[in-house]
Amino acid sequence: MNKIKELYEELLKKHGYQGWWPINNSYTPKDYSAPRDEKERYEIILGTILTQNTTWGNAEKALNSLRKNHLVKPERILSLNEKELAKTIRSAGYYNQKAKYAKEITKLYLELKGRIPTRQELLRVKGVGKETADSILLYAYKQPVFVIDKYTKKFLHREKIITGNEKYEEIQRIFQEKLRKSYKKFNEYHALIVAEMKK
DNA sequence: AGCCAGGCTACCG
DNA sequence: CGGTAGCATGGC
Repeated sequence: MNKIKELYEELLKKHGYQGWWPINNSYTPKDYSAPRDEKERYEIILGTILTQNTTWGNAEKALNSLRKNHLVKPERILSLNEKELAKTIRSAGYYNQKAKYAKEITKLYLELKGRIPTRQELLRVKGVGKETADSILLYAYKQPVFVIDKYTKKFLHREKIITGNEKYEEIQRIFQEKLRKSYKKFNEYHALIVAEMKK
């Protein structure tokens, strides 16, 4: 028996399809086409920075503020002065750090010229740790990488699958070995865990 | 009034 | 290597 698969079915039955990643304030359950273009891809990347240790609601306000000022474009983010950028994303919290981080990841994004980044390249960017790197790979580039966050650890601990001392990659391996390597599945599963643990 | 959110860096022992 | 202070807004 595969407990990981069973739990997925259980969560899906309980919460339904979640429709991550939200684009333009809307979730699209059972539709994994986002990002449809580079504009949406870049919006997701900014979103992964903005939502660090913050509720999506707060990150979304910051994203709306960027959108209102027509700043969801790499060139605009880079040319904007850091203080102004920080002010614009204020509601996401940690706005000074996140303004720096947004510029850093934007530089890499432009250097890529459309190419998919490696995990190592992402991790070299200041402000991008393991979870953010994997979120970018999964949600912005549709790569079959399982994202491990606080909720995931709590969830696995609750289900007695981990003790709590396992390291990030160790936990990641549990999912990646027991599930078909599918970005849609990894996308949905992670979103379902968040839905389950949020309350 | 506190606690916690879809973390990461820097620095400590 | 592991552990922790600092970063900050907003909802409950």
